[in-house]
Amino acid sequence: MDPKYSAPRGTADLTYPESEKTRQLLSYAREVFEQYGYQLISTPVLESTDLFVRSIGENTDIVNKEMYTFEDQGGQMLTLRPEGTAPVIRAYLERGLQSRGLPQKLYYYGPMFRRERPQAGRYRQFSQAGAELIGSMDPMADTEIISMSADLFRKLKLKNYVLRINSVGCRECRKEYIADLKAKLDGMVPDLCEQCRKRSSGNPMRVFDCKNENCVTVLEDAPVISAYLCEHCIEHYHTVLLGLEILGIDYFKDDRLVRGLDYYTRTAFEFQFEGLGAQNTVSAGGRYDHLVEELGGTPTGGVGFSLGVERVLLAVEAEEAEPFELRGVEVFVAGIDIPGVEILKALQVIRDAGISADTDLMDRSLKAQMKHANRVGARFVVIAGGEEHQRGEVTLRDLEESEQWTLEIKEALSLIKEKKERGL
RNA sequence: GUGGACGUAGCUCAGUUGGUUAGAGCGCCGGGUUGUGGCCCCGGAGGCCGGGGGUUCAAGUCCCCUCGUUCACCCCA
Repeated sequence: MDPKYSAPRGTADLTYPESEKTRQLLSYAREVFEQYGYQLISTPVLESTDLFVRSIGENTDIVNKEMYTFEDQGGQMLTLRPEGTAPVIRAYLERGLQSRGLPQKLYYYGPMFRRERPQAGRYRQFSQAGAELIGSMDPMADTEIISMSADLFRKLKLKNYVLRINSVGCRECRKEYIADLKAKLDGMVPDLCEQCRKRSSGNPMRVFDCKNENCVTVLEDAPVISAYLCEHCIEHYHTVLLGLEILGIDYFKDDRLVRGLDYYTRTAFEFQFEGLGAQNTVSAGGRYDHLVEELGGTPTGGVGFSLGVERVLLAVEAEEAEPFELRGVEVFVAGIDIPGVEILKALQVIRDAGISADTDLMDRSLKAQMKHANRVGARFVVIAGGEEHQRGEVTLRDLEESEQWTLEIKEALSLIKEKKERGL
């Protein structure tokens, strides 16, 4: 098989049942967001390139090598959004949402794009659902943001995850830390991998992301941000953690957790799952107290997170959680020696009664129609035609229980409804 | 961008030291009941063996290139 056209690398076609699972996952996510009082915001898939350069950071991998950027016919530099926070903040500022009162609680979902080599749990086009809480400096806001992921995972019956959390400090306390870290790293240069040498000058905290065994060992001696946190940051962090404890959310304090985007301050967190392969972070986020300002607004704090839809689905698969309901049509109408218009009428009556109905459009034998009904997952078959039709009746067959009745269609409908209601 | 693995029917895969018309299971279509599914039986459709080049009397099988998939690194959801 060699199709003429294929989907671009790292993109996918979602077909049933994955398409349906995705839809249900998003509906669970929406439930959670709305329970917390968040409102949907929808922003363009395209943004001007410098929005991302400015917010994510010039020397991050996302900006350096992963963005789908192009110049349009009018000479504008545009980028397919690689993440969701910056666009939401841009919209917040552009639409003057602060005038509706603070905090603004917004959620979003949709496709994101990063040009990386695909692997398990990583695609060039992927979906994220996320939320932003803009305007609050309260540690309870951080806790709330974290708690939404935990709630969603509970709805999805997921258990095998760990919440890793850290405080990366504010501008003030980070200053001193970075200076010390840099000094320490300079002394370690011969022992570090090439990548870490680069990082130590550009973005020193990211050395803690290194998986190189040697670096990990050497870095055990490196200073850690927690020792440098200022009073305010410590108090904030403790209050966030206290909130998690009160909500019964287990966490693991990880001194070395660093996020890849430059805009994070104070709280940073990740939910990691088992059994997903190398890409095991399913949901992540943190506080960004300078981002609004950075993008041209007045100083305004914020917290947010986003979760990878495909990764959540992988986790559901790995845990065999089965939180989704996959069902077919309720009634299949099979016809024998009966004009198509009669079938149409029957279908309409059934559908008007609020019951989903399908029929054979392939001119098949009754046997083949029954087989098809079974395959599409129909619980009931209404057989229309033949002698019953002369008497104004149909045969209703319950495929699950293998019993059938001959009766008027109205009676058939009430029988179906009755069985549905009683959960039979 | 780097490295490994793999590319044979819609799907999962067999194809012996290269040897004549390329197979199985599942799925699909039809039949076994001139009006009845799921199990069983029978039949059928469906493959330029990813593409190109080379070695050979002979290539799905060996070599090279290329495209694609996949896993991992980097990084991230």
